[in-house]
Amino acid sequence: MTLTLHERVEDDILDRIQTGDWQVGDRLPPEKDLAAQLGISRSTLRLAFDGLERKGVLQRKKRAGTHIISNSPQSRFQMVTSGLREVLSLGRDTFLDVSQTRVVADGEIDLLEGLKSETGHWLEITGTRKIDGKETAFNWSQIYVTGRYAGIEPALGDAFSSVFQVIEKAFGTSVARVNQSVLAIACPKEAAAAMGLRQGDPVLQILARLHDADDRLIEVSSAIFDPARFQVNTDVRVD
Amino acid sequence: MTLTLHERVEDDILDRIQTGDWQVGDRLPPEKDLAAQLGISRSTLRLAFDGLERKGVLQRKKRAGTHIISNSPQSRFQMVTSGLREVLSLGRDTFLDVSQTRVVADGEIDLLEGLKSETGHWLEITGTRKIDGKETAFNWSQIYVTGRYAGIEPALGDAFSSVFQVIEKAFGTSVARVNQSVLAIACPKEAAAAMGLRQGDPVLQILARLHDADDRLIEVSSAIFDPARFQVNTDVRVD
DNA sequence: TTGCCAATTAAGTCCGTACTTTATTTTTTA
DNA sequence: TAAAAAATAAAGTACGGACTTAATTGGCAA
Repeated sequence: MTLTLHERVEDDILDRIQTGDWQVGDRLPPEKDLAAQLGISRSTLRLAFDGLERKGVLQRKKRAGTHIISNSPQSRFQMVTSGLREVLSLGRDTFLDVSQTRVVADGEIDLLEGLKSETGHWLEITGTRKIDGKETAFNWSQIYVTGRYAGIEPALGDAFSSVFQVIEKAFGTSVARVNQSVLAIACPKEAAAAMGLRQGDPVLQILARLHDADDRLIEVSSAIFDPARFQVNTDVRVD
Repeated sequence: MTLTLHERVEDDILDRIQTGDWQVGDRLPPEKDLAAQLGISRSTLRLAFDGLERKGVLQRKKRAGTHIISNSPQSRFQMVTSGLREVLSLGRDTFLDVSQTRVVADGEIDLLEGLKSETGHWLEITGTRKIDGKETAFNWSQIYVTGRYAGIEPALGDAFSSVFQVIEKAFGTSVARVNQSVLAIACPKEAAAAMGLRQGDPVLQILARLHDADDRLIEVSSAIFDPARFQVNTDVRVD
């Protein structure tokens, strides 16, 4: 259990932060200087910084320096998935059948409460998903795309499995962050009709917000699932 | 968008794997040799290996070498949480009120179908969770602890927020992997009574399995939540 | 055979140096 | 005064060498 030098340095730095010697928000001395102060090589200090950056304690930027952004190291939890589709709980071979698209304005839709599109309007896409071959849908979705990406509408005629993939293909924008909530609700009328359920049956609702690398909203979606044929499964490992 | 050397090396190695030049399962040449072959320094090769290891393509072990474990790099998704409590969707200040404990045998409980405890039996813990101050519970849980940890029973008298924390404290075992499923179900009778709901109301059920560092099962739990007062929220970032 | 011990090998750690990239900051120019 | 250009500083990339650690392999003894 003896720690390596860079691990001890990591602990040392963390200790100085937790004792208040260094404060959250502070900039650390330049790597060169700090390494000299600590009597270690810059490479070793960088290994320690790597660790603290992974744990969400430090943030590094060229020229701007290394800043303390938290005093509590987070043991990181990693989702074990093979991609965004799995994060969004989409099967491998499902396709979205679009039944309707229309343009809506800011404030018109409850789900978009408090959100603003740069253009003031959103493209609403309504559709269902079926398991390959089966007749009845297991999912009914409404997706709202910000005005910036409304140009994808013509591409929605082709087969595709998710709207963000169409956006990714057309604009080259990739998803960098996903926030999603899973709720149990009584099935609304329209979704019940599309999935062969009765209104009021318990169903899963997944609300998702997809953001790009600059944390700008790409799309907001509400997906309703037949619980008999669908469940959200996550596998998480401590880093 | 010009790539750095170690990124190009990363792509190069991945390419060789994907073209079948190197196969999944193969051992790569020693770092020293491969670096010489590629005409780069060992440090640079190690940076490339770091990347491929993070993406789940390579696995390194001292003395045993570097092995190819996958041909498809996974962009990794990281849950943005501050700890296991959040992964398990537990609030910060909730406590489990234990209403009953008993010992059950392998095969006796549907939820444990196909699972085996080393001792052949499990400790069943049934309880509810309340939001600080409120009267009615928002959660009704059943937790099954493997025989190995059944010794925690006396400690369940004290206030605690989750069973795994009691185990962690008593045995020093920490959770390394969590697998959980979220379902929408019609509320069962016993849970409905505990939470002030009606039988059949839509509720969220979270099934979780906690494993230790050796991937041995620690506990299995089923938690039922009142959807009006609870939803699962996850924030995920691409690594 | 079986079990232990020693040798070996391949990854891990650490050092020091040099050059590159990229945000800032400062200076110059219009 | 504002925009553009130059200087600068700090992290990023890359090299190469030396030593450490820990699995595995192989040899030797019981």
